[in-house]
Amino acid sequence: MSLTPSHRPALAEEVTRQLRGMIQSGEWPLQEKIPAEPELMASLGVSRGTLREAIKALAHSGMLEVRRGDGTYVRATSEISGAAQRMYKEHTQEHVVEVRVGLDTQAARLATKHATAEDIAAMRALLQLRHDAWLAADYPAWARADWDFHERVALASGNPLLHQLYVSFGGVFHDDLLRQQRKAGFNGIPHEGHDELADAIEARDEAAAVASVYRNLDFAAEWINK
Amino acid sequence: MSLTPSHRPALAEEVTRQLRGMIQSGEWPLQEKIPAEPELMASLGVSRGTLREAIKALAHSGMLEVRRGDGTYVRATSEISGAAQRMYKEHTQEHVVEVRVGLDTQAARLATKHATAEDIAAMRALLQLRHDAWLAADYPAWARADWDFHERVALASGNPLLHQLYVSFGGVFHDDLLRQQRKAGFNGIPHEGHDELADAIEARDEAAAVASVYRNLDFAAEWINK
DNA sequence: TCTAATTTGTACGTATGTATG
DNA sequence: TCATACATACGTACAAATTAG
Repeated sequence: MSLTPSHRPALAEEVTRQLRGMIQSGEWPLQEKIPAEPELMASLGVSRGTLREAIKALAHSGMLEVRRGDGTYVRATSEISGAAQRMYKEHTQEHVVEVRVGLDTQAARLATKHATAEDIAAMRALLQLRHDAWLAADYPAWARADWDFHERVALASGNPLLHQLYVSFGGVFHDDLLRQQRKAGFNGIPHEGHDELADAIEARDEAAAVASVYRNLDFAAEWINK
Repeated sequence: MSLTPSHRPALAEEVTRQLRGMIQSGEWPLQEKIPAEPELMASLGVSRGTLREAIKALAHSGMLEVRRGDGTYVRATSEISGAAQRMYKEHTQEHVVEVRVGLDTQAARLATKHATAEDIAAMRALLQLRHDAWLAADYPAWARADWDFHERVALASGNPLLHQLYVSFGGVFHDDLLRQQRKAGFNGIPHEGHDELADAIEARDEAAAVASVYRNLDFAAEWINK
């Protein structure tokens, strides 16, 4: 076992890279079926076993879903979302939200230090979208705008790792918001809470930003087990 | 394409689950070589293609490293730690610590609510270990006790996901603590700060616990870029 | 250089699930 | 309802490349 592996890239790994490129470049759009195995074998010039290993790797990471007897579909454009979805399944909603509170709080704190005027304008626009969607009873749009707002706060934190985590978790939290909305009596997290947070970030008030996050998510937590 | 997949679990996926179990249970220790393909084919009762697909999936997620002509080695005990190691390489220490502040804060908050007398006794014992190791100039033991303390707080939070994240990040943070210790003038994070946190948890004082975390990590952050 | 162990890549056959007419 | 086509799932067998000693 040498210390300098220098192992030339395995063929299956190279094929994985090519498939990932097809997805990320948009050549294979989301939710679409990719070409069948025989066709890919010919176009990539590899055997079936090699191709299947590459597909399995991407399927395990959540980018592809293989439906036996049907075909293989593009389910995500990034690999981290697979691990995020599995974590989400293996833990209770309550525990996942508790972790999110920690990240939300830190994103809010950092945003009070690093947010630009452009960041704040984008937040306000998303909150307006969120408000309009709720009034129009367009719940998918409401959930999307809600999450886009939180993701925008993470971006404004100036911490790319934090932002990457939010992007990765986006799918599961978006679905979760929709599920909560369907519960009887749920009237949406008050828009005042989100406005408070945007105000606090604009005012560079760290304590107010943190307090706002705690209030908003404590409200959300009440609905988890109902 | 139906909206309810309802596909029964694929065999390769089941094998992936079993391999993951071998690693997480510690049956295959970290950095060790796992049995060769023919042996696994016999013990798991599957063909080589199926086995290789499962191995490729775990290798792609970072838990296994396959070395051609040598063997396959365990590189991480969970998929999160594989992602964690990749994240650690791709981001600055400052940004990683900022994320850790968010998790530490939440762990401390939850610990004030859920910590048992046993938890608190364990924390005190680890702090004593940490103190003694520093006085004895045993820096590896000091770094281990320091991290064990934080991991114990996460365990006391009663949130298994949060604790899992700490275990996954353990390796990289432990190395990081040692690296900081070697810098000239570093005198260790004052033990008073950790005692404060333990006191706050025992007193169920959420605000004091959060404030203590902020003070401790602001101190640590000062040394990152030196 | 040689040998043994290991993973790698390929080819083919059969079974099984899914969609569609 | 049934039959057909298509796609993936799984297994076996063999040759090649790589590494450790």
